[in-house]
Amino acid sequence: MDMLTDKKIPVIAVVGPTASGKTVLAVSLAKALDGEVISADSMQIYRGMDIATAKPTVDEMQSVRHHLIDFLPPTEEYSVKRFCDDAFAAAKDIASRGKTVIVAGGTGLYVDALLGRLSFEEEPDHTEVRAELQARLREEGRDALVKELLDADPALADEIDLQNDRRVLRALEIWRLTGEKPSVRRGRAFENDTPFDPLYLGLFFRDRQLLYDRISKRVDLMLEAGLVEEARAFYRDSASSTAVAAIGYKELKPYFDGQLPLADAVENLKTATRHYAKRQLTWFGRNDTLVRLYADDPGAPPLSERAINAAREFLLKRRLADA
RNA sequence: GGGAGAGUUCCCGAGCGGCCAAAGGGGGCAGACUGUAAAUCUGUUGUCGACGACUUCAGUGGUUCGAAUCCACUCUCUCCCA
Repeated sequence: MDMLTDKKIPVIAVVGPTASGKTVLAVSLAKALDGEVISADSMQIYRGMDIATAKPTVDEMQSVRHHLIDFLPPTEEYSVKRFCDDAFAAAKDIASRGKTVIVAGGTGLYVDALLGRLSFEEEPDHTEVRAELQARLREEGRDALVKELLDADPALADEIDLQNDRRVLRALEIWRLTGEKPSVRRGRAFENDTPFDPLYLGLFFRDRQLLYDRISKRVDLMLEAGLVEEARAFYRDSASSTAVAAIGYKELKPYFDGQLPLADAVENLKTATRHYAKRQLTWFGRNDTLVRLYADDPGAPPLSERAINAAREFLLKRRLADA
């Protein structure tokens, strides 16, 4: 990367659990800092999946330019690697026009991979090998794959969760695809020097229940907005393995199949969303460079004010350092 | 009014004399996370001064060395006949 010699691009990253108010905050920041938003969300990328993924409103999209939303049909697969490429291009474009880059989204892996934690080397297309391995997993069970994997690369036993089908599968996939030991290849993935200089702003809640209440309320609003119809339409067409994972459709499926009353399906949807939020909390919580902004700090100035101040200070420092 | 059955830990649900603080699932809580990540996986979940002790299986009282498990009565619920 020839960017190494250049100045790093400052990035304001807005992260946090689902329903915490990232979208609104990102728009406020963009307005205040003359910025544009890159969405780091593995589901908002898909066209037609609007209500379930809580995309920014038309107003929000019009007042501030958003990138990486609504640009793929649900039939298409997506991945961290693709996100990093797409987001990198968008960020360069934004910065080249003198605007502030704001990355906002709940897909922790995407955000972190983009802003510096991971790098991705070229590798052959995995679709065939993956399908083959998935079939073997079904037929022979995980133990067979684990054995093959450890025969090829014993060092991996300490590195990946051998109880996790996907991790085992992917490691074996790397081995088959590249002929290189997964442990060796993994080791290089952190030797990454990104062209970004991020300020992480994390949305948190002192009272977990408050977040959960917001989730419940938001799901109710989604229902009012026509989530059931959107889900029906989603199932009328085929979708990629990445798009079908979206929370909001699969929980309604048993209702469509006549196996569950709608009210129960909705409860399951809320529960799934809470679980997701908890995983995000865990993910972002371990980032020790992150500035925690509590949405429910009594007596504190409005969230947007605190965020804007922190971002301004950060950007000013970078400018002074560069000058 | 008569008959059949059921009440188990936050919820569902197994247990049917000792190996039961009680399977399993859900939920809660905590955690992991290297090309599927809104996915996937792990741990934990009665109380305590915790390699032991204490209180739990609707209630009360029994039988027994010993009960969530057996008996009696009481309460609640479901179903069937009236």
